Amino acid sequence: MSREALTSAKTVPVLLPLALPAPYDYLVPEGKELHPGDFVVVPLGPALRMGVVWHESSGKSVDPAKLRAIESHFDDVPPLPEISLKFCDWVANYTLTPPGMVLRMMMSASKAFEPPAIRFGVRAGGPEPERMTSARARVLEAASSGMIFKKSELAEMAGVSGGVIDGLVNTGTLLQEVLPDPWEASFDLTGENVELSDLQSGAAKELCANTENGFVVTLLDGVTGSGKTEVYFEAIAQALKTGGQALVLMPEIALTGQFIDRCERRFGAKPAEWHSGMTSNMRGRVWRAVANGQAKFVVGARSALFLPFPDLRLIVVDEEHDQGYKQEDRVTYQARDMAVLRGNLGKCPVVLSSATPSIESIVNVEAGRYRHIKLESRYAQATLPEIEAIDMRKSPPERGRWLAPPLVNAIEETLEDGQQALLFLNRRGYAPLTLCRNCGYRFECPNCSAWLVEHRFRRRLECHHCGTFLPVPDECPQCGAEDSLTPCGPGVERIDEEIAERFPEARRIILSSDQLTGIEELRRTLREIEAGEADIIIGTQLVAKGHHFPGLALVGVVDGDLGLTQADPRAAERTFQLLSQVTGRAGREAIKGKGLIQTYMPEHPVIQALVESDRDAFLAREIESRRDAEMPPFGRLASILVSSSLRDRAETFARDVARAAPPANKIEVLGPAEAPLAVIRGRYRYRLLVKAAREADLQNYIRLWLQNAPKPRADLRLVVDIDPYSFL
DNA sequence: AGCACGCCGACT
DNA sequence: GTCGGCGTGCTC
Repeated sequence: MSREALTSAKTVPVLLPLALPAPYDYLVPEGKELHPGDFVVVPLGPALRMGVVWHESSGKSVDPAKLRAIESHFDDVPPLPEISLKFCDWVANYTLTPPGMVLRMMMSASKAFEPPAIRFGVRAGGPEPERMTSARARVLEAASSGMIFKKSELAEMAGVSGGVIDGLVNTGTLLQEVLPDPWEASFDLTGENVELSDLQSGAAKELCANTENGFVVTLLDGVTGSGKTEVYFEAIAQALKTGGQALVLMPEIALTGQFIDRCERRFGAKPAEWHSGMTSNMRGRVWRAVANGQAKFVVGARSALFLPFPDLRLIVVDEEHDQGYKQEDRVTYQARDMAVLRGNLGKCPVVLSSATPSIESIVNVEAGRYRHIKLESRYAQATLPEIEAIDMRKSPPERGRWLAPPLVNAIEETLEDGQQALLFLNRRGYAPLTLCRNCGYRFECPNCSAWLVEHRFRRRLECHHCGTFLPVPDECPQCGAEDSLTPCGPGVERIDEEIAERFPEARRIILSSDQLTGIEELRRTLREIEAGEADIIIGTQLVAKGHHFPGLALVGVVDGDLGLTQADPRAAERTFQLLSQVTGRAGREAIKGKGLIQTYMPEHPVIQALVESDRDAFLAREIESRRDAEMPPFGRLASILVSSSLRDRAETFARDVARAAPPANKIEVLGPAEAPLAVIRGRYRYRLLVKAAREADLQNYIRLWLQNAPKPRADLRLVVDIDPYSFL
């Protein structure tokens, strides 16, 4: 191409899903029309890569000699909507990550860019097989509705193996047909089979009012069982009626299963599901269906927020206070906050739902930024559990035991009444520490500054931070003494052991991520519990969240103080939320529930608030102390974590970075200090904390600072976390 | 995020 | 003499 042609040729910015600071410019081939959002393939160095035509260029001019031409255009994939482009830029700016990394999240469904595979299902319709067996009869019975089923689904419904289905396909009895995707079914939006209490329908009316045209955030606040879900279902119905899309975010993928069933009962069809546990094929299909507007209703984990919705008209953030919304790896973001931002950009209403709202959301209500809808009473006269603290100083457990007599008695009574009890301990494994009685040796992780946790179930000592493990040894590795190793403190497995000794007749289930291989098994276990196939459930925080256990009458918190001892600005808030949630599991559907919390500090404000069911007093107190300390949401925080395989190198670099911090009004830099978990995976960690006034431009300050600070090279790493939630 | 370039240690 | 380890820098 001549020089003139080059300078006059048209270029467009293209953002690539890489850690580049800005989009690159590419030449548009003669006669080609490209628009922002179009997916294109461009040459980059030696390779071809997919990128997106961006809506604004980097502003920096490049040497025209460097320009290369766009290779091709994916015209069978819907372009990324304008709002997604803006959202990408906004999130990148807010979180101080390269925009390409945010784009990468938005494109994280590589199968969406390949032609979708056709999926086949089976339908009854052919002639009966010559040889009829009982298994075959069950299949035909299960398939009698004439609907198209997934082979595996039909096999499970009929209780047969896949082979039986294939056999019936061979005989021509079952016909193979293209399997429709869930979003091809239509939703029942008439609301005919919906029954709401007066309180609920009032709340639903209020929620749906003034949301037709625009951005408004509503905190939907009501105790467990007050029927928040039914209320926001009405807002979803409204959004779907207008032909738009609706998104419900859940803090954890384990929760989506039960929730999707519930959606199906309400709307007569399943929403599309989105989370990291799905197959890449399914992710591709959902991504496409969202992009072309076919999927109207999506339920997903935090990453669903980055799907390319062309017409999103409602976002619901369920359990908005949950820590699961904070992503800590790669791009660090708070999905609840980004949902509010997405709502603002897309001019659509956002509903934050919780029984124990975050301090942030409550403060936003008080400041008039969010609307507040409070559902006061429990649906259908179900009563809130009565909560008591067990003072472990006054009624301690026997030696070598962890459950205090009042809790043991309560469990006994519950079992006698034929009801379920739940014991909650947020600690996996058997014992958090193993030591030698003879020489005092403690088993520590060789790569992390943490103890090894004994997992008796798997017969090994494990590090919960890096995953290393070793078999439980017979003798002390330091002094060689035999039978001297002693487990210290309880984990859920040890509580299970105690329960087995005390109540040998009771059927027990441990609910902890160690016992489960995947979300399918978790869902099955939850269904077993629901069906009353267990008397005592012993669980980690998996049990605290959103599961409906209809037969549960007693919740015992084994260690109520566990979360309170951490040096974390949100420790009190978090503990209050977790313990309210888990005790709130007790007593639904006409069973009077009871919560017992074992504690060494029954006078602590968090425990007091729980016992007196006085959430508002706790919130008021907590908000006041945050205000005094200028902690979030009254001030802003950012954390800068420096790490290296060498302690001195990490420390020196952290100091050098700190020294480069420019002075600024209303922004101070604290540290560096050694992180509470000083070593993880063999890397030494130092933390700087940036504390800013609410009105200060925290991101810009850090951007300028790091531009002029020494750069992390060799094995040094520097990670910025805006609005951090973890301080380990 | 890839990938090539380049500079230092142990092999044929 | 070269093979290959990883630290550094570039990609429109």
